[in-house]
Amino acid sequence: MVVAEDRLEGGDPLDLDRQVCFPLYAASNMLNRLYRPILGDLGLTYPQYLTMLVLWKDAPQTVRSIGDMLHLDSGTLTPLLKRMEQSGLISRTRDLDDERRVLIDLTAKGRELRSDAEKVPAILSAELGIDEASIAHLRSQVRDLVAVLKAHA
Amino acid sequence: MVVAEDRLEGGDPLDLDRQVCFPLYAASNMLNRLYRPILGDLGLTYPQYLTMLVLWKDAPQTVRSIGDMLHLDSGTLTPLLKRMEQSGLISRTRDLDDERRVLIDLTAKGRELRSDAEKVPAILSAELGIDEASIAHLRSQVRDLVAVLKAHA
DNA sequence: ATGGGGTATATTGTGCACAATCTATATATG
DNA sequence: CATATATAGATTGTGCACAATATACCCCAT
Repeated sequence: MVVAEDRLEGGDPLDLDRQVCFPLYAASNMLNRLYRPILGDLGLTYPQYLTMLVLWKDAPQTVRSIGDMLHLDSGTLTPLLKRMEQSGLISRTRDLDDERRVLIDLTAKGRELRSDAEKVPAILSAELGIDEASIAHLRSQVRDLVAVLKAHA
Repeated sequence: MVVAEDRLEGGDPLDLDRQVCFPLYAASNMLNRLYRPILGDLGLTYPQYLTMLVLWKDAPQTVRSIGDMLHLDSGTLTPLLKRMEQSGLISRTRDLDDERRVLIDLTAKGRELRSDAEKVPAILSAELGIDEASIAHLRSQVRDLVAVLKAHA
């Protein structure tokens, strides 16, 4: 669907509706708001949920490898992981083979949380009522943008 | 472009690559990182830049109307606007007709900044090297999602 | 006019997100 | 072996983003 503002008809380049970045920024905030109550029931924030997704796929992992997956640095992850350690979902231990590294592993409680978390995507798509096809399409669009952005990082 | 993970072949629903929200979250962070040095030259952060876009289009405005445009609440905007007042770009004055309201207006310095800001979109698209057509396509995709999200806010 | 209900903004507290900087450790190179 | 260089995390400081709450104010119906 292409609306008037999308056409290159010499409008104001600073019009909010002509920015790519703004809808992306707004959508990211709105999704976060939508996730918040659902994840709150599990005792997680959205970045913490993403961290759990990474760990459920493969654990233990270093702080660095988690950051590579999520495109986050240690300044963000260190305090986040300490909070998750406090809430008993993960453990943080120095790697004895390379003492610069900290290994993040799941606790029993962290592993158990997975069965509850598996319901989250379904709850969300039900709440939004978007069909799976348009979700897949949007996802590949945004993923292409991420690929371009990654190249210019 | 549809890749393997997009097909509904019964994979793990918690796989990071199957989430819509994650690429969106990552793209939003990455765009913010990309904007930061460019806007830093103008003395702005990204949300402050968005606020200026709103004000350049129409000023003065209330905190509320700015928040409606950007989907942000007063808890976010109040301190942000105070910082912008400190840096001399805007003024904050109680509306005498309705003392609940605060009117945000541009200062001369704020209006002058516009000519520099007009270069920002060109700098950015040059830096990314994405053609205008795919940007327009992506924009309408994300905007559709925002419309859906807005309906469920 | 007055009291009740809704509105506009501010405040407080928590949790990201990132740049800049620091410390400790590992590894390569002479 | 010694030292230079690079790497892994942690720390500090700034600025969002939001929920929950507080405060002041407008307006309407009695």
